Order: sequence, then C-alpha cells, then structure tokens
Amino acid sequence: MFSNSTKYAIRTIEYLLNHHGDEKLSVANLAKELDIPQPFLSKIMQQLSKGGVISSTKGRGGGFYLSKENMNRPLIDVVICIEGYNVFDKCILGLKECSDENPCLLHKYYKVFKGSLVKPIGQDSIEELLRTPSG
Amino acid sequence: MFSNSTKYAIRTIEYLLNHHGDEKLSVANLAKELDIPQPFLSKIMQQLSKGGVISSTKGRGGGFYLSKENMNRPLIDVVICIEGYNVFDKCILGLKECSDENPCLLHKYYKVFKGSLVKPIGQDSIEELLRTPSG
DNA sequence: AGATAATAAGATATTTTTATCCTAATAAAA
DNA sequence: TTTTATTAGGATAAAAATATCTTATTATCT
Repeated sequence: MFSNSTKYAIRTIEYLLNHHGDEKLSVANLAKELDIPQPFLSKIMQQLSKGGVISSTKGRGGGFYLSKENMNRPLIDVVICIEGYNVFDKCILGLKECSDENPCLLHKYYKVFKGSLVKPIGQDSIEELLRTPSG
Repeated sequence: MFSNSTKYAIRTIEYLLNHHGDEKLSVANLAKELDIPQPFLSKIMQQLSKGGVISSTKGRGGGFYLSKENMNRPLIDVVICIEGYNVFDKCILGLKECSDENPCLLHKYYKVFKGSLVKPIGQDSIEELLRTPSG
C-alpha cells in the first residue's frame, strides 16, 4: 500500500507532533529514535520540507518541527508529497477504468476501506488525526 | 498494496475463470486480452503454475486453465504465491509490533479494511469470490 | 570573526521489481 | 515422423525504490 518512504514519513511526523514543544529535532536524533536509516530519512525530510508539510531551521540548535500551518494540513498531503499522487485514487487491481458503474473485482471491498481510512486521512488535519490516541 | 505482479495475477485468474469451458488459453492470448506485457505475464503464470494455483498443459492446443482444485483455493493463495507472504499480515506503517493492544496510528482503520476485504479473500474460494458479479 | 552543529543537496551504490529475450521440452496434429 | 504451437526455464536488461556518502550552505554560539 504505502512505500517505505511514506511509512517512514508518517511515523516521523507522528513522532514530531508528539514531541512538539521540545527543541527541534535533528535527523540523527529522529533516525535513531524511530530506527530508520539516517541518510534515507534525511532525503525524505528534505522532500517533506520542500513540499511544505514540515518545517526546518538550519544551523546550531536547528532541526525539524511542525508549524501551526503544517499541523493543519490533512495527512494525505504527506502521502501525496512522497508518492506524487493520492495512492487511493487508483484502482486496487490497477484498472484504468474502475468505478461504481464499472467496478473491478475488489472494488466494493476497497470502497469500504476508503470510507474508513482514506476519508479521515483526507479530511482531518495532521494534528487531529495523530494527536488522538489510536486503537 | 499489491505489486503489479499480483494485480496481473488476480486479473488473469478472473479472466481464466470467466472463460472456463472454452479451450485452454495461451499466454499470448491472455496478455493481449488483458493488456499485460506478454513475457512478464509468462513469468507470473509459471510461478502460479508451480505454486499449484493454476494448471497448464504443454504442446499444441495447450494453455492455462483452472482445475476444480484450483478453483477451491482461497484467493489469498494467489497473493501468497506471488508475494511470498500474506501482505495483510503486516502493519500498514511497517511496525514490527502492531496489535490491538499496541496499535500503530492507522491500526483501527486498517482493521476495518481487513475485516471487509481480507476476510473474504482469505476464506472464500476463487470460484465463489470471482464468479459473483462485483459491485 | 571563527568554530560548531545542523540542514540542503547532489552524486552514487545497492536491491527489488518489472520486463524482455532466447532456447529447451512437450504434446498434438498433419 | 515431422511440423507446429505451446509451456518451461534460464539468462539478461531496464527501471524504480531504497540506501549511502560526500560536500555545500546556513545559523547560532563563543
């Protein structure tokens, strides 16, 4: 479903949010805490930063963090920033045409999934979604 | 979610099932009908055949088809045959530990999905699942 | 101003997935 | 028995994803 890059991105943003208020966090720090290869996470963070999904400051005491604006964006923006598109817009079996009228085999099942996962991801802000304890 | 290989496999098996009773179908034929690169589909069919998910006969008039046994296997076997494991057993965010007690961020959403898609895929036979018109 | 600690960015390497090609083996038909 | 149409299988190629390394740039502290 998600690429490793996207998985890492989501997990890192969650961590960033839950450790907000502390000083900004360096890639080295994040990579260690989240058990992600450091240089790879560095690449991902650059991409997220360029896409405006996270913020950063350079220099001593710098690092990555989430601004108020960052927190107000829907989580799906993170996915789009990494993957380049909304992965959930595509047919689960890769058909070019797949809709309620012209469904693939698994369309009806996948639709339930979209209703339950993709909707909150697409609508709710990062803060709303990630701050609530999951279960 | 699924790799291209798996998507192709599922679509081809669906086609095979719906054209059962006709003569066996060649890779060339299937690739053309389903718009899949022929040599790539060939590889996939070999793998499925070796895994016992589909059947084949060589020589003139030969081709691929589904035996009664093939039809009675759950669709998840196709996924396992291609991917090497059940992709749905893994955490959507790639956590090593992810359960109801110790859930990742998206665990509760993903769980709904599993209930709706993975359950039928894992339990129902290929014939039951694919023969029914979807929607 | 200089040293330091951090991100930014580009070049490169590795691995996996996807795709292609070619030859061998097989089975049926002529 | 020869030809033909097919799968089987191995060798290889191309592309994408994943991972690493190195250097440049920047901001803060001393």
